[in-house]
Amino acid sequence: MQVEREIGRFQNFLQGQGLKLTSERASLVREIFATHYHFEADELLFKMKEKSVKISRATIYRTLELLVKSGMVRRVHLGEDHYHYEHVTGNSHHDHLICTTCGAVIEFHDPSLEARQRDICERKKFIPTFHNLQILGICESCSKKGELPDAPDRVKMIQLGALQLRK
Amino acid sequence: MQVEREIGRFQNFLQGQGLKLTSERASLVREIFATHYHFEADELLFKMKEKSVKISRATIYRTLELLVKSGMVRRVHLGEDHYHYEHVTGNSHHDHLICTTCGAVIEFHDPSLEARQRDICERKKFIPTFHNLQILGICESCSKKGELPDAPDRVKMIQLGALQLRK
DNA sequence: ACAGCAATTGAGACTCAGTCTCAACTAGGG
DNA sequence: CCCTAGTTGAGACTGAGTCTCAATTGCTGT
Repeated sequence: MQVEREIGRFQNFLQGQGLKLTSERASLVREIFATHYHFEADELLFKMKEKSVKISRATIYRTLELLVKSGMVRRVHLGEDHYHYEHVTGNSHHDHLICTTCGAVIEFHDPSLEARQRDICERKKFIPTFHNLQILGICESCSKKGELPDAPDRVKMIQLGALQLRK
Repeated sequence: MQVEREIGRFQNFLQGQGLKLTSERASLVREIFATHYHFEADELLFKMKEKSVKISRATIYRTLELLVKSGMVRRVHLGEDHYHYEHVTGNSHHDHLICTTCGAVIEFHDPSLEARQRDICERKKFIPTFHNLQILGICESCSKKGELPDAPDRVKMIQLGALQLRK
């Protein structure tokens, strides 16, 4: 199964750093790669609790950090004031169109856009290591419905009822 | 003086909304347009305290929100986990190169990049209202010094000693 | 100048994401 | 199977930002 391969990849990375693959780390990788594409840290905490896998918030954040370092997970801004994460399966870099009305996230990858960015950096003698482009707006189905955003630069807060987690 | 004109612009906006220009709002606009180009909300709180202009955090956030609505100030992500703001003088949209080593912010504007983005949106039938592009990396002077970033996707935390504000 | 009232303010409680600490608990090499 | 470095969870803590509410202030009409 795919997911087990990802666990192996993570273990390799950990071993290279003198770190250990624990059951908590393995179940997080399993969760992340089994379903979620984009997710938030607290969402993960919630899902794990749902499945009664005991794991603390601290461990989730710590593991996420390791996964980011290993390159298997990427941290992205999605037009909100906290981080989102996405797992990296192939190696396809991409950016996001985000609907400020329904929260939909549409991915795209455009090589000529990337090339242009490299040009700009070159002109400014800037060595790029990472970039992040979000285009906020209204997706096709919302615009058909005539929905309007609350604010052009913030995603409307409909969102999951995954609140009251801590306790 | 330039700044007074900005205060006038803000007042127009406020009146149009049935809102009032108070002394607090005026001094914030004065502060923002006199010096800062990019700034954080708490930095503003600090500067005002320094000048012994009495103004609460709540008012700062509220005014910032109004300024954003009026289009005179823009909220931007600068590769950190909280917002930054920048004032808008002309109407020049631009994006940012951010040095993850020294925190320098270099602005650029590239019409063909923007055009390309519009193309992409069109293809996806997405109506863009806003976008945000940050390219993180190493600026010329840091790369000359051979500085390396802590992480490619986060700005190093050297930053102002403007801490212990709250009491 | 003045009353009336909606808009505004500040203090501080609160929220929420994320970090830190530390004692108790593994994993796994020798 | 022992030892130890690495790991974990509970919960305290932080920092940015929001909310509430009583007290205050700036217009509008008089």
